[in-house]
Amino acid sequence: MITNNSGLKEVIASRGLKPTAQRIIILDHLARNMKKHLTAEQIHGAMRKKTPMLSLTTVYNTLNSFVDAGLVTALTITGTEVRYEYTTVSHHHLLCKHCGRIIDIEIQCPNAERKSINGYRVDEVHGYFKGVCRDCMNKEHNQ
Amino acid sequence: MITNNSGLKEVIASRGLKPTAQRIIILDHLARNMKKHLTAEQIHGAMRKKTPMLSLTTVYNTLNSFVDAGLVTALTITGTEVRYEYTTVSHHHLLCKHCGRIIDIEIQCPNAERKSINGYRVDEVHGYFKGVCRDCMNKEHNQ
DNA sequence: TGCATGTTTGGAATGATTACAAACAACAGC
DNA sequence: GCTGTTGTTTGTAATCATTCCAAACATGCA
Ligand SMILES: [Mn+2]
Ligand SMILES: [Mn+2]
Ligand SMILES: [Zn+2]
Ligand SMILES: [Zn+2]
Repeated sequence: MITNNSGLKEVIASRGLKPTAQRIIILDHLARNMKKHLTAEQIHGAMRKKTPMLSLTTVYNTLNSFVDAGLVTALTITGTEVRYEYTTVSHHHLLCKHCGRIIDIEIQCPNAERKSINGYRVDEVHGYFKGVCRDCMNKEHNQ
Repeated sequence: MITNNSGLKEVIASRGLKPTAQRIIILDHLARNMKKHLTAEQIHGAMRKKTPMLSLTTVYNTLNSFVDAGLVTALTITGTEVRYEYTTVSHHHLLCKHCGRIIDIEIQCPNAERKSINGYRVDEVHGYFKGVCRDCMNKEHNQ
């Protein structure tokens, strides 16, 4: 498990944000969990061990800054809380109605790269499915 | 403007729900606004004129029942509140970041009808874009 | 050293939604 | 017509994610 913090500071600065200690550790945590889709609360909770003084408000501030700067994507799939991930490459997701996880879906989509539709300007493309993941289907089956 | 309430009572009953007065007027309102995507608050506000005693809680209860019964679709696009529409035919949307409207997008999508993906069971397909609608682009242009 | 600017912090406020318990309505059996 | 049962409606209180706010901090620069 190699700590690859190098570059995070530069990544943050490159978007015109000050690379503060808080922003670095939050982006580091997101970078170490690239395939997960974390809530602000989860990020704050994971941080409490190493940095107990980090406030939840700062986590929210930081995530909002990252999203505005185009570093992080915010997903509003569940309707109850925002999930964040360290990428801005558009891709699809599946929300499992059993375990609540959000899972990346590798799928071709002819609309994923569109910049306009019917004369509307398109800035973001979001595609997701709601259903049941494989793990949960197996659990159901074996019970 | 013809009042076409006929059938709503039957539609509600056909899903195993009692066709109460409240449920009928709420579904009627949704049916009259087929292309809009309303919040519970908007529905409640529109109702206040004719039915001032209808409670916001009942609007929520009713909408949740309709969604569970497969009569109504809930959209969690903005992240701040749920939008409801009287259809369950899967289609795409555009959220205008200027005026906040959600607009139906007629577009072909090869994934819109999928029932499974990578071994996952798929129950719902959601696709939407964030951008700027034509009205708002014109306003920007003319200012 | 002192100032200006941007960031962090905790606590209070906000706002959408749900929980809850009491009042109601519809209906079947007596 | 009463009575019990069941599901619905209602108002109020509670919940929970997120934002607001003002004070404390940090950083870099005159
Ligand atoms: Mn993802
Ligand atoms: Mn629609
Ligand atoms: Zn699952
Ligand atoms: Zn618009």
